[in-house]
Amino acid sequence: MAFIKVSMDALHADTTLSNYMHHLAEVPLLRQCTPAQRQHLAQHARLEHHAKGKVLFLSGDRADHFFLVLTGWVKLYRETLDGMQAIVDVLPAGHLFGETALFEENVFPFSAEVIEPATLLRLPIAVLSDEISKDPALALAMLRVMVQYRRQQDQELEHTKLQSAPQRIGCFLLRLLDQRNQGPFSLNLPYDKTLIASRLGMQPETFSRALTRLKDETGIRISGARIEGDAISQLAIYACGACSSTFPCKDKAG
Amino acid sequence: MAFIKVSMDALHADTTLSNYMHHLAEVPLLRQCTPAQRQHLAQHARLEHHAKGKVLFLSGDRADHFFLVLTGWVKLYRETLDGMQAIVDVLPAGHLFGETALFEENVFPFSAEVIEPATLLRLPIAVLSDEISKDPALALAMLRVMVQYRRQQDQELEHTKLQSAPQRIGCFLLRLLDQRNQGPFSLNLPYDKTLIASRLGMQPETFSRALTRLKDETGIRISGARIEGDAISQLAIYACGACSSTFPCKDKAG
DNA sequence: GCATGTGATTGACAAAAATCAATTGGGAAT
DNA sequence: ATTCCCAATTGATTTTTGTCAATCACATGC
Repeated sequence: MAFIKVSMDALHADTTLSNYMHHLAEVPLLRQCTPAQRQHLAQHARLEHHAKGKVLFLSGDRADHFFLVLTGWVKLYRETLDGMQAIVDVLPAGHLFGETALFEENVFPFSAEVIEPATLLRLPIAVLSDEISKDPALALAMLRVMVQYRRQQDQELEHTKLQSAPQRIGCFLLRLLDQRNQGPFSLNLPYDKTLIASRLGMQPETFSRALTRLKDETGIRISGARIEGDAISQLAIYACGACSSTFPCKDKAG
Repeated sequence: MAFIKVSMDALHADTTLSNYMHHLAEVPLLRQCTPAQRQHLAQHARLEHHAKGKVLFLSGDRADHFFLVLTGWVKLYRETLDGMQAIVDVLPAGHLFGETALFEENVFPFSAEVIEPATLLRLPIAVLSDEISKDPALALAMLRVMVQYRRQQDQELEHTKLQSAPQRIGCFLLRLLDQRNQGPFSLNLPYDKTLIASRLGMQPETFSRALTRLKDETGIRISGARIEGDAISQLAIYACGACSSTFPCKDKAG
């Protein structure tokens, strides 16, 4: 069974890269680049497909490259001395990771693992470094992304301090939805419940029970990874009271 | 009684500003500026003294200025719909705040209040904005500060998820100390216990009991706001096991 | 079809923290 | 000194979450 995974890990031919060029324009950080800059970055990019479970790098590894998620999901995590795992972030398509190593002695400050089959773009950090110091506009774009990320972290910290477990799940679901829609909704949890639990800072058992309680209190319907409801406001009323942001909030899951 | 506080709020003459010029060189963000740039910033700066309790601005206020803490402590916080308060950060001397409004539609994303009598430097955001777009090196310096801040946030998120209440207090104390020293230590809590509790995401009662437990388990001595112990390692062994950073860690309190 | 492994759920219990209530203690104002 | 106020502590209790163990559900390979 292992050899099947190995074949998934193989690099595809670079000829498929052009299929993904347009993705570069959709990444917040790179949107502000000129087409020429993007072209330059793309010349040094490598496209990779990875199966679930693939460890991309470990905390402390030398960081020569950073990554861009094109499809699938990747988790960033750190491990404590007594063996616990802290999820730093869970990234969907369009997100960048590993780029902060630029400013941290070229060492990754966390480990990264593919959690749903993923297509990644791997780019040399040196190229980004070059472009940034050449172009102040890119540096400003990067600053903007950092500030936004920082705000999201603030928010998350607030959530773990002030929201109950069912509220945190409700908030998580809301961020998976387009909150501008008012009516009925339906979604699939994007990755394992165990991992969502860990992401939200709770045990799988607590997650399971909290989800049941969220169902009872808001009237949403659950079957496996599928979740449906009649109105987004059901969730918002329940979850957003313990949050300092106003609904609809702009944060995305995560 | 009110008029006494009012007198504390008064602006001092700008002539005292030169006394604080050397502080500018000690702020991570500004250290990388040229002396000329710092001089330019300083020309637009105003020095302010504020008493405990002074609210500097509220979340959503228009942000024309940012601040630099020269002495004292300032807390940044947000309030939820159901009336709870989330501490975003607590800042000692040398820290900058409000500068991220630069990238967020010039509105403060949190409120700020002086919690220990403070000397502040107030600077127009426009000046910083100018300098940054003129000088890529300053943008890079700011990026560096942002990345560092982001790391600290990651850390804090991890702590609230994985550490027990007594461990979080132990970690907090460690970050108040110079961890390079090995021997006996002694410190005063820098602000109210109630606020430290809130900062660490727990109730005042929990803080009080957790501090007692920390004392019992590590042998530190407590009288009021004064805390002493025979070896920093007492604390490190107890608190740092549930953390992914290695001791001594570089993070400072906050 | 069946065995197998993993993720998910459920129950019983323990631990941690929040909550409610009462009291203590120390500084500031008078 | 005395009063007042507020931070801090302590006790009793409830709520929440974690832990341990058993079971269930479901996809996969054989």
